[in-house]
Amino acid sequence: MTKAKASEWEDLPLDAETRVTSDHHQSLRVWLRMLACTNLIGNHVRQKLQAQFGITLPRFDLMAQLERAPEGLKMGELTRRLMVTGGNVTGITDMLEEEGLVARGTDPEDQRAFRVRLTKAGKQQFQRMASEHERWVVDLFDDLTVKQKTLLAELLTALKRSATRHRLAQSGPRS
Amino acid sequence: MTKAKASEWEDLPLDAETRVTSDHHQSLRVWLRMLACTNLIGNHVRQKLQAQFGITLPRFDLMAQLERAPEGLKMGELTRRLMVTGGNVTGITDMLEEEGLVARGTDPEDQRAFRVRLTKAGKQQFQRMASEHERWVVDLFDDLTVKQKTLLAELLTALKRSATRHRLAQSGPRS
DNA sequence: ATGAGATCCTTGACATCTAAAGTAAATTCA
DNA sequence: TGAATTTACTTTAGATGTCAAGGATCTCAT
Repeated sequence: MTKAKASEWEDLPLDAETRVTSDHHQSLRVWLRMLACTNLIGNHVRQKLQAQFGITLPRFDLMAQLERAPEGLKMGELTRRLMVTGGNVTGITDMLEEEGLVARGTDPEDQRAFRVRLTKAGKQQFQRMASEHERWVVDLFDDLTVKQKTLLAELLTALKRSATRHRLAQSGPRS
Repeated sequence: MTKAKASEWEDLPLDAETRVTSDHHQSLRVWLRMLACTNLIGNHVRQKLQAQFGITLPRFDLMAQLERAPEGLKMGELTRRLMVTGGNVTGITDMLEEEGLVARGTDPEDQRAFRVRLTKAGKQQFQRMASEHERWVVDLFDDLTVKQKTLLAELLTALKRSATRHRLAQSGPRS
């Protein structure tokens, strides 16, 4: 037994998806399989970020959004891009602001809104983390060929469009 | 403006993935796209479960695991299958036990372990939810053909294998 | 202008979630 | 055997997440 233990579950690939058998329908099976992949990769990245940079994944994600918006983003923009609720973005932004990595500035066109942007320290910290982060992801995808990844990206695009359309179709036409 | 608002972000498909442009590498792009899909579908299902059955997604997921294990599951099994930490499973099981939906029984072969199983009320409740849940997922995947879903499932299987292998390759060989 | 309604953000209550430390039972091995 | 280690689970502290309510500002039709 030379195996090391870095977390409580990572040493066994047995998960929800693995148990799904043929008595389930196709869409549900695909969904569970995707969820398993997402958890697998997300947990790995989260643990790496914590171990190597002492930062949490949500904070990294928020900084990643700001990094491509030099003029800053409004809280609402962050809410939409991170796909989390507004109260959550408020909390994470508070934390990052205390750490001096982001700053809230006033929006010249809307007194209600803030303009959140990376500070100089935030930019530096993110630069240090970004390439490592990408390397971890690349490594996890390593066994897939370029063609497979292209195909996967296309299918996910189709899935996103399908899911978005059905969500809007349900909540949209109301009155 | 006839658009209704059922949550803070669902009315705009703009998200993290949408912003990714060609200056990023392929694996990272695929990963962000998959994350967007997962969030989209997961949020939808969570809100539906809450609205129609007053239950949270983590509790539903735990019950779903137990439903296919009539003789019950140990806490550690649930931890692995749900891909969350043990402390989390303890908390969710506590809640479900208070609600009378699951029960902790002793494991005859191991005095440290529990055997968690659905109660009769838990089985009934889950039956009521399961088919609805599957229908929501099927609807979100509706625009994909059978062939597309098959292909997606295969690619995700390959991805899971790749990610698992790399995770083990990193944490495994440590003296 | 002005008031109703929409939008932007925060707050508060609560449910997850992780990571790490703690307890108790099982296993290993000298 | 019996001490050291491992395993199974819980507990704690802290971060993240939803949801709903509330305050401030903006929009727009009147």
